[in-house]
Amino acid sequence: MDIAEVSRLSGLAPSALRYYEKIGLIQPNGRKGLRRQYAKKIINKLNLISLARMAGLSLNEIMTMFNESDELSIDRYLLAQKASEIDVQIKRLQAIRDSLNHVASCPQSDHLQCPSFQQLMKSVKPCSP
Amino acid sequence: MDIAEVSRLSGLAPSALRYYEKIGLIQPNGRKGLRRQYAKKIINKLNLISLARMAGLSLNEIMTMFNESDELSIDRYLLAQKASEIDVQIKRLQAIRDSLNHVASCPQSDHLQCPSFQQLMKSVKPCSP
DNA sequence: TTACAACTTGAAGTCGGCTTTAAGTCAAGG
DNA sequence: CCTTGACTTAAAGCCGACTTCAAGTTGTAA
Repeated sequence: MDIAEVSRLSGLAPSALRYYEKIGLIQPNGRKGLRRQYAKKIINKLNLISLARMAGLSLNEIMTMFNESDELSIDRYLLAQKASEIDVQIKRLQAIRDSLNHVASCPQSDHLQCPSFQQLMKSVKPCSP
Repeated sequence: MDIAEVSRLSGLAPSALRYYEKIGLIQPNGRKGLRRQYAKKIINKLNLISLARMAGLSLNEIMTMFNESDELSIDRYLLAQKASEIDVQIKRLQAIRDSLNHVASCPQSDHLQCPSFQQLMKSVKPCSP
């Protein structure tokens, strides 16, 4: 497969694929002339990368997930830890959503003083953006 | 209150407060000499700003939430819409978390092919990072 | 009065994750 | 064989939200 095909199948721009290669995250199988040729299994790897990106992992973190043979050599503990971080994030988002709904429905301009709002803010504050 | 006090109470760096002022998001009450002096209610505004930031709103979006008197002049529809966007985000995060847990617990290297994983990936794909 | 910590400014720098640009190369169809 | 569109490169640019820097000013305690 050439880069356009990989781009189409993975949903990642060719420039992103070249970027991933530059930082050592992926490797083409070889070249035909100058052109990169990829094995099909790269798609799986890219899907996994996308998943990890969406989970909030940085590309550097993601690099530690694969060994030289492109197999997952995951620190499963790290992954489980990430999963629970996401759980925390979910709870924060729920609190934020509730706060937004409160602000949206409370007609007072001083709802900032409203006990329930204050409570929500507290549950949200601990982590910064 | 001077800027250090506001920083302490709001959890925002002085440089961030100056930045917010530069883009027109906040205003000090006045100056003592060169130094900014803030009214206490700025803390409420800053808390609200932090909340909105955590909810994923940009500073530009946040600016539209206040009128000239620093009162919330919210497009409540916009807020409710944001709240439901967050709901979507929560559902995505739940799917991502489930995917991570799957990857972390599935010992096969080809779990990428595993139907349940494929299913999770699908539910996660629609939105890009 | 003097020292000095804490403020002030505008401009430039940082971060990650790409995208864009400009200039060049080349595989493959006609 | 020639064209051409898809690739190639290195380097620069972009985004938002700040932070850092260098140089200057000033409120306040001693």
